[in-house]
Parts: sequence; C-alpha cells; structure tokens
Amino acid sequence: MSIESQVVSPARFSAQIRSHALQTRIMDLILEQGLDVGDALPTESELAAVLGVGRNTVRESLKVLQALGVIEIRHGFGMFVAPNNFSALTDGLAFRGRLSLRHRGEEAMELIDVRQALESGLIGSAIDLMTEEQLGDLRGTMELMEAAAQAGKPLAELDAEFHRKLYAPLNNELLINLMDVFWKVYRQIHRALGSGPVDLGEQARVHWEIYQAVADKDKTLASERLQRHFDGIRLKLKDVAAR
Amino acid sequence: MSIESQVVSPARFSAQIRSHALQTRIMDLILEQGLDVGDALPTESELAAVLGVGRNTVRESLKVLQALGVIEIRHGFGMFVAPNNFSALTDGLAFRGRLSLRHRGEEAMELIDVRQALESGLIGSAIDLMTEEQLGDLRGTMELMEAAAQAGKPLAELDAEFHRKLYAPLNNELLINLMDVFWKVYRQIHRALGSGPVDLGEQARVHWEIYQAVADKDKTLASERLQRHFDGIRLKLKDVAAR
DNA sequence: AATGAGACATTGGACATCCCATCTCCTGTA
DNA sequence: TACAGGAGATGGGATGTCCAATGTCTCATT
Repeated sequence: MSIESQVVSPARFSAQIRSHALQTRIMDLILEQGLDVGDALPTESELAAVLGVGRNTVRESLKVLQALGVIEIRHGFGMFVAPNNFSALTDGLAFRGRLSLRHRGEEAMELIDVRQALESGLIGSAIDLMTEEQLGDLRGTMELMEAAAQAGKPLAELDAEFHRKLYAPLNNELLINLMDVFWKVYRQIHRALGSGPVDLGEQARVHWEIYQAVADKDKTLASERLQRHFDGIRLKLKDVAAR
Repeated sequence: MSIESQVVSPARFSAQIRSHALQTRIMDLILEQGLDVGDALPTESELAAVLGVGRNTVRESLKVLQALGVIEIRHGFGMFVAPNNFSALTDGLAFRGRLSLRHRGEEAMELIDVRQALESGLIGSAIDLMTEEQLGDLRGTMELMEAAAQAGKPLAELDAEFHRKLYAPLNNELLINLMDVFWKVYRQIHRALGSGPVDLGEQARVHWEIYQAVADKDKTLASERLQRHFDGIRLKLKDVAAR
C-alpha cells in the first residue's frame, strides 16, 4: 500500500518511518471501518493485537494521534474519533515561536504576517456575507470589551472572540481554527516574555474602529484598519522582544 | 509553576492534562536549558529520572513532540531539537480532510478557501518584493513544468515548487510551510479519492498565465488569475467527491 | 602513516507483565 | 423513582528485559 511510499532518506530515519506507518495504519483503519466523529475505536489491547505490535507501542502512536487531534482518549472509557481540534498546532508553533525569540523573533513576526494577510485579505468576503444578526453579535462582543476595558480587566479572550466572530460569516471552520491557533500562540509567546504595559482603552478603540468600518460595509477601510491593527501588534512584539 | 495552570475541565480529562503537562515540561526544559536547534536532549532514561516518571511515559510524550516537529529522534544516537517541521499538520489535516469527504467534503473545500485567500491576498506583496533573479527562477520552474506537461509526466511536484517560489520573496518560512501543508493535504486527499483525468496542458497554461501577470508586475491580474486557478481546483475536487 | 574491519558502549525501539486510576453502567436499596 | 455503590472494562503508568541502530574506538593490515 502507500504506507511505505514516503521514503525520506536512506535508513537514517527508518524508526520514524515505522512509527509514522503505524499511525497511518490506525488512521486508515478508522477510515476503512467507516468510523465517524464520535465513534469508538477498538481498545488498546485489540488494536495491539490487530496491528501485531505491543500495547506500549500502539499507545505511543495513539498518543500522537491524540496530539494531532485525530482521536480523543478518555481514561477508563475508550478512544473516539475526535471532532476538529487544532491544539496540536498551537503547541508546536508556540514552541517554535519562543525558540525563535531567543534570536531575533523572526518566527513570531512571520506569524503576525500570516495572520495579517489572512484577516485583511478575507475581511471583504466576510463583510459581504455578514448578516444583521452576526453584526449585532459582533457589536455585543465590542460592548463587552468596552466594559472590560473600563473595568481594567484583560481583554485577551474578548479580543479572540471579536476576531472569531468577524470571520464567522465565511463559515469556514478551518480558518477559524487557524486564526485561533495564531492568536493562542501569540498570547503564549507574549506571556512567556512577560507582557509590557497594556493600554486597554487604546486596544478597545482600535477594535471599535474596525467594527465601525465593518458596520459601514466599507471593505477598503476595514482592511486598512485591520492592517494597522496588526502593525500595532507587530510593534508591541518588537518592543517586548528587545527586552 | 505554570504547568498546572491550564485547567480545562473538572477531572474528565485529567489524564490528558497530565500528559500534556509532561510535554510542556519537556519543552520548558529545552527552553530553560538554552538548547537550540540541533542541540541534544538528555537521554530517555535521564529525562525519565529528572521528570520523575517512567521511561515509557516519557517516551509517549517524546513521540508526541517528535510528531509536533519539536524534536528529532535518532535511533541509537539521541534526541535533538528539530528544525522547523510541519509534517504534523499535514497528517492531522489530511485525516480530517479525508474524513470530511465522506460527507460533503466541506473541510477539503475550506482548505482550498484558506489557501486561495492566502495566496491571492499575498501575491501583491510578493510581486513588490520579487527580484529579477527570483523571477528568473520562477520562469525556470515554469519551463520545467511545460516540458513535463508535454512529456506527459505528472506536474504535482513542479506545481508545488511554483507556488513556493511565488512567495519566496516574502521571506516568511511559516507561510511557505503552511502553503506546503495545504498543498500536501490536497494531494493526499486527491490521491485517496483516485484522481480523475487530468489535462496537463491546461494545468501548465494556467500557471503560465499567472507567471505572465507576475512578470508584468500586474498585481490585480495576478490576484485574479490565482483566484481563478483555485476556482478550478475547487471544481475538480467537487467533481471527484461526487464520484 | 593511512585505512578499513570489527568490537564495544550508548541510546532508542519494542514488548510483556503487573498494578493503579478512572470511567460507565447496572444493580440494589431506600 | 432516585440515589448510592459496586462490578467490570478500559486507559494510565512503572519496571524489567531484550533487540536494533549508531557512533566511536581499537587494532590489524597495508
């Protein structure tokens, strides 16, 4: 089959290939048996028997699949095909980001660049597709953010929610997940560095401006303000990275 | 420490939390010890001792970190901090894509949407930053593609290379990696479904048109042609999914 | 002195076994 | 009917043993 088709290099990584092959076999098994999200997998012991490997070995692969968001493991109950879950990317990316910050923080910047491109590039379509209800929802989040800012509470979660709702009209879960990952990674890096002073009022104001442009259906302005929003984030990150 | 700070839910996922915490501890250990890409980690046994868990348990976490592209494991030699590696996302996403194709192929479509947004949104900046040399490089790839098309050879790899080189000027590794992942996932899904007939000449022609717009520094046209390129891909995918 | 074969230590890979922790579900009791 | 608690199943984890791959070092050969 296609399991062994991805030859990477002579035999230097044969172990990795075997291990990866086992993961692939489990995923193929899921697909072949027609299992869907929420369905239960065979038990660890059964899998070990079926795949002809030891239970510990199969467990290593299962843990990987869990980390990749493919399966969900519930102690004492069983294993199940997982719903979409991008936490894997978060951890991996956050690690790379923190690692890079010890140099010149390039990867963290790249992350912002990608997010900026995605968001400012897609805001047009989002505005086109946004319903009145969704707009109202967005405004609700803004009002919560305003209240939080005045109360001196952190805006992080509301910030994420704002961006999530901004692109909800596109009805693209992958996109939402990706943006969520980027946001979390940024937060994690920021937290690891020890955030500098934050101006809550300013933060809320920037989002209000974006909201206004969206409410006015002014795609160009919205895109432009999003660009500036990310420019600001980039500057702040550069500040913090400079220590 | 911050290890136990991420409480998710009562105790239903306590095992996952512990497991995730162990991974985090290992990553933190890498960062705290100032290890950089290529540096060696302690041996499995040492890690197990330091972290106060069994070797099997540590191994499960290490395998996860390997899958996430954080470390590289070399049988008989040791474990090392890995260079950027996004293969993890590929596997996870490809699985989800294939799973979704059994329904209406939504996730595969979402993938195309994101890629379309990213590429057509960033082509402008790429054109701005592209040097003569990079443009020549791009043309070289196109000529190879043309030759391959006339020889009836598959264009897949050259297709990927074209898109990679298109955005090389942005100097954003994360972006390149992401696009690479999307491309691989698309390929994998396509292969899993059994590709229909492909018109190599048409495929090459589309890319020539994009190249021409880029060479002419016509951002609008390039963006438009990229859009259409992806529209084509989307249609083809819909065809195949319909079986 | 240069080279190559082979022994050796180290390290990860795999497995078997044993026991613990947690969950769900069923049963019995109030 | 509601609730408490136990039974059984399942994953979590530790330990020990052996296998396999790798790099290095030694030593004989040239």
